[in-house]
Amino acid sequence: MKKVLIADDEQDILDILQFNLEAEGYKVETANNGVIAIEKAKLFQPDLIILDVMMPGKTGIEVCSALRLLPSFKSTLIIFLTAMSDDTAEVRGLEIGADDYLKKPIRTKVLMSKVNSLFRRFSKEIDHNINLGELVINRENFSVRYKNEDINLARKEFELLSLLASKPSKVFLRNEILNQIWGTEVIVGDRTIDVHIRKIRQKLNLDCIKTVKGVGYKFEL
Amino acid sequence: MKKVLIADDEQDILDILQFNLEAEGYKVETANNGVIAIEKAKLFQPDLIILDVMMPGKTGIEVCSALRLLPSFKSTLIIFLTAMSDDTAEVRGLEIGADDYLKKPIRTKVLMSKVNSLFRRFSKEIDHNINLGELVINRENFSVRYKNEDINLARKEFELLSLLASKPSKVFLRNEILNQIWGTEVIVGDRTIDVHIRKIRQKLNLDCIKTVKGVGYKFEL
DNA sequence: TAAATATATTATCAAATTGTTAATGCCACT
DNA sequence: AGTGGCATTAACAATTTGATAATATATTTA
Repeated sequence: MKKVLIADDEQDILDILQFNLEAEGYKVETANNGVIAIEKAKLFQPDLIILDVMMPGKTGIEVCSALRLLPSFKSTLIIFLTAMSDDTAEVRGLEIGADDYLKKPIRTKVLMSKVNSLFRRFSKEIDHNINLGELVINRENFSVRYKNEDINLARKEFELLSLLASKPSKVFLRNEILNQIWGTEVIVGDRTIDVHIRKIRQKLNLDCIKTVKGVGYKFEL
Repeated sequence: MKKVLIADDEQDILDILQFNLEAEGYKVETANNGVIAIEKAKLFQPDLIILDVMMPGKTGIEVCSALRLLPSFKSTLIIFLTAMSDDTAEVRGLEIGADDYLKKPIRTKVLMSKVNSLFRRFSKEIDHNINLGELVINRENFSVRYKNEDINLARKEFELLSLLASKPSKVFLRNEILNQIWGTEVIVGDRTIDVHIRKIRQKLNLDCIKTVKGVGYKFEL
């Protein structure tokens, strides 16, 4: 189920959007100012954030640029709600990296179709990102970042890590790993997995892959 | 049958929710304040807890964080009922690890669909877990926790414990155990089981495996 | 109560499993 | 042809494990 965070200072708008989004099967959180929006975003890790530009305290634009600094929000979808006339907002929003705009007053149907189509368009990317606090794995770029540093993993290493990290603390049996990464056709030696695990542990320099002897490996922070 | 605990200080709400949940086939217990909620939760070991945030004495949030400290409530589903406007409650709830929210006034249908979908989503996890008060056995993670401490069991030990614990107070014959864990092909000596039992008892440091002389073993807390 | 039976405990050893390092072959790119 | 990175493997080290034998203790039976 996709998660959406809405931030707006008008309760009416929050209610209407929440109602409609939940009716479409999204999980919704709301915030009525920018500070709460940031807090909730960190906790809730939404797939989409709908931000009113004009909010007391922190504007939507400030919220957006604050979030974009965090690795886990690099690829979160963001939609701005702007007053009809406000052009500067649009320009600045673009610079920061908004994914879409909506001018008030909001036509619910328009919003819903934008939301749905954004998810349709980007659902692959969203599904392919794994976000674990300081560790961010991006399947599109084949990139791994830990504490804001890029870690260079070879292909098999990357596949292995992202398999394990896709379900933290689930133990993957050696066979499961072989099937997922090497397929059923290819047959590789006994020590192959270990060697890759070793390299990941070395490069990440972080004790996140635990051995479960006689069973397999699991990812745990 | 899934078990639900509802805590709210308004009797009306308790009645309505209980009626509806029971109609859907859930087993329901109620509590009209936070202290009772915690007591009942320990006894009843519900799969889902619905907590009103505003209760005299202990708030729902306090109840939640108190319970989350106990190992057997680490993965219990928790839904908060909040007043329409209360944002701080939401943020704090998220931090503590609520699974969903509901704003008052409650629409019964909305609640019921949330409850059902939560169970659909998490039923696998619930099934993978054996939850016995302070002892939690997770088959997916191959992990055993007792009093919030991870206990490291070897493979055979783990299999043996989770076999016995899967049906508390059922007596497993020695033959039954051999068949389940070693299979019918392998033949092992007479004392093998005892030695494994010994190791489990030692590592767990808890008298939960009883010997039934001349018959077998059983798990009992 | 003594003998018979069943289980507990301990230490020991072989087998199984995983970790580590370096070497090999492969491929892409120059 | 030469270089460098990658996947794999071989060879060996280190570790964990499971099973058993030997012995002690407990429980039942005669």
